[in-house]
Amino acid sequence: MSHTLGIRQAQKLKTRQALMDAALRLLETQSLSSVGLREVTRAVGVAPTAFYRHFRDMADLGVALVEETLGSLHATIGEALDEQTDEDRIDRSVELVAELVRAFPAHVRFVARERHGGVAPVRRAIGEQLRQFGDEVAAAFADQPEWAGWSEDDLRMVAGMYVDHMVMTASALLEAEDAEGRAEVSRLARRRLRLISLGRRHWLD
Amino acid sequence: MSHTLGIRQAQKLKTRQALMDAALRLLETQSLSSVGLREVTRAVGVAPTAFYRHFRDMADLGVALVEETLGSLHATIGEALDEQTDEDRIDRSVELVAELVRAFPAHVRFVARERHGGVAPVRRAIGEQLRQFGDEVAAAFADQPEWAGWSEDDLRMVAGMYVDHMVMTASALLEAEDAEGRAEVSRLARRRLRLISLGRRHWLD
DNA sequence: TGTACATCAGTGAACGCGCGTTCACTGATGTAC
DNA sequence: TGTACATCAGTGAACGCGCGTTCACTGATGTAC
Repeated sequence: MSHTLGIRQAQKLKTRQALMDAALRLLETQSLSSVGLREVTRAVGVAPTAFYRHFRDMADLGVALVEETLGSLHATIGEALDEQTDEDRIDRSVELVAELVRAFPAHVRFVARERHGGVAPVRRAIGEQLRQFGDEVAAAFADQPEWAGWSEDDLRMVAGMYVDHMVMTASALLEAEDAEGRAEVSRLARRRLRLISLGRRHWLD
Repeated sequence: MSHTLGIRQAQKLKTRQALMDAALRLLETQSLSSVGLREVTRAVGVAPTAFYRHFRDMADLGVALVEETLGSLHATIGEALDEQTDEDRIDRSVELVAELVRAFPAHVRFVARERHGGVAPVRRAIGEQLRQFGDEVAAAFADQPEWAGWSEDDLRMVAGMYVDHMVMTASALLEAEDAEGRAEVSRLARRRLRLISLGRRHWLD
């Protein structure tokens, strides 16, 4: 017996997703605090009041967008860290970020914009996700022999640097004007990570 | 013969500054794109139409705020770089950022928020200032013997890392809840800079 | 110093507009028997 | 399978409100002589 959603529930989810997609499109050129509920429902083609069947307000929708953008990324992170050498880990990480930006530019732009934006619940949701990424990277490091002798605190510091650099890279990739610009950003990101990698290899000297 | 501003021009400047100050206060809890011109003039106590004597629109006022926040910082940067050892440069830089955040929290929050915000002219103005900071740091490095043998490109990369880390530190200081939290952020920032410093010392190995 | 005119920062009324939210509703879908 | 009732996603009218912008204005300040 397969678990099929009822017609009603399926339709509701479809409308909800349409609202989120429409908001995301509007958010490419504005920030969340200036996008209106009526603007979103108009773009979808439903009555303004339908909005309330799905979200309490725009901040609520924003938090859902954060989850949609970053929630599925936790698995992806482990992938990059599985590589065997620093060089490979760096290349793979930057590739993953570039791929993410290529596939979901509007999602990434939204997160970059609202990370320090004017809507507190959304800011908090993004901060929480990034903090969790940091934890996951630190935990992955802790299992590897090359990090033997590192304090928990120092591990977390370096993990945080990696996460922050990935976010910066994503944001820089969005700002790049063309394919050439994006290649340059990727190249720069790899060199920065290489410098960090050099530093951490001499950290315990 | 001292150059005194006429009464009229002095009063105009005073109103202009009052508008900028009021906007800054409103911007602590919202982003620029959601602060209205009427809201700002109401806070100052002038008619909404007076706004147009000073700024074309809120984006125009935002650009003026960017200049006010970052324009005077170019001199300060050189100061930190004048220190003789890496350790001293790191301590001095982090102190300067902490002092900036302490003295002008609203200005710093505004720049952090609008750096990737929804108002394009303001975003561009901030990006331009940060790019210039990077240039200045790179130029200061180029004069010092310890950077002998570095390519222009690599100098710019490291300079950019320093600038980005300073911006991240400022933003993290704002998010810290109390004096203890801020001390922890400063400590973390110094360790990160030390790691970068370690990396750059082995870059040419 | 005094006078006559020009400038222009700030005013206040008026405008049309889109906003978020409320409410009672409709009609397709779901459920119990 | 058929019927009778319950649920609830989406509707559409209505509301009060604050917005950005226009316009002709006022009166203090500035300037020319």
